[in-house]
Amino acid sequence: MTRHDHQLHEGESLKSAARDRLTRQGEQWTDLRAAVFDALANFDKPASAYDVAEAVSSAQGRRIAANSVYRILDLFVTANLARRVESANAYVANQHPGCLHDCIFLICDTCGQTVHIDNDSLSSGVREAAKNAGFSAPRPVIEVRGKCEDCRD
Amino acid sequence: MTRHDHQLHEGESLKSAARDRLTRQGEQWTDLRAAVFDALANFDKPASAYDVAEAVSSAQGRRIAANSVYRILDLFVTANLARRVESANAYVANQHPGCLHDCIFLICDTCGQTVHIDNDSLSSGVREAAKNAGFSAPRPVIEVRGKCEDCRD
DNA sequence: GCTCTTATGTTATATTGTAACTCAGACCGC
DNA sequence: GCGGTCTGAGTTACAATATAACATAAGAGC
Repeated sequence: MTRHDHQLHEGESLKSAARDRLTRQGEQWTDLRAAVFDALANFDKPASAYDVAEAVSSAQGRRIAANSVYRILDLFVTANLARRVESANAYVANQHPGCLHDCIFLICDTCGQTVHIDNDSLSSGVREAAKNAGFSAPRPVIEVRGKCEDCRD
Repeated sequence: MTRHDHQLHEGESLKSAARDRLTRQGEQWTDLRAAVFDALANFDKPASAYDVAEAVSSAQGRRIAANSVYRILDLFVTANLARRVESANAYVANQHPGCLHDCIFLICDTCGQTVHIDNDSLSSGVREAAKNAGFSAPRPVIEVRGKCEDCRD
């Protein structure tokens, strides 16, 4: 696994890094977007758009439709503030927005806990293989389903 | 990309290889299962369970519920007769049942066409990385979204 | 044939994801 | 200020994907 020499944010620090990143792209950091990011970052495992909608609704004391959450999550994924975990139909906050990594998710089939690793040699190998097959602008999706240490017998 | 020295089946040959494989595992090769496998193998791109249900329904001249199709597709995936493409919520027939490969799907975001490659060194690298992170019994999901040769500008 | 098990049918419902249209506020030019 | 335009968000409706619970049918083994 590749070392990480960049900043790994959390809490307020992560939030402001996310805000910076988004505004730097010419997008607005609205109350709702902040609330969605907050909610997402506070989950300790990948959350579905509906989970996020529920969390935001209760944090805001009013009903936020899944619809709005989807729009914002899509924006976040595009802006690299969040990632979609394809094999779980769920989203996670990116712990280091502003840093472009292909990342690898390890998802526990039992408890749903997900850890995220970066391994540039693996992901570039996958990109390379796609390129050799004639694929351009590839977005690697590398996820591994298994059992985490805690859920092993 | 790794060479393939094993049999690559198609048409009737594929069908009988699938039947062999399934029966060898003590499962029955029923009419409906054969019809589902046929339908799946005849799609030229990943098909959703509902697509398959529709194809089977029209082939059989009676309504087959998605439900039944899901059950059979799950069985096929377990038995290695088919694969699930996670990032597309879809399934493809395995062209060489009986041969256990982690495989890599390249999915064109424009036309949906999917090609499947095997690269044991990449996939075992991914397995290895998961193992190092404490994950056991890992099932790698390696998919790449991009644009195929035909859909490139 | 009878029984036990497995496969399928049926219905209902949960979960995930989009579409279409409206409304509100910010910003801009006049 | 006034009217136009743009972006974000609200609202409603619906489409697509997936599972659950229970009833019935079909096969395998005796």
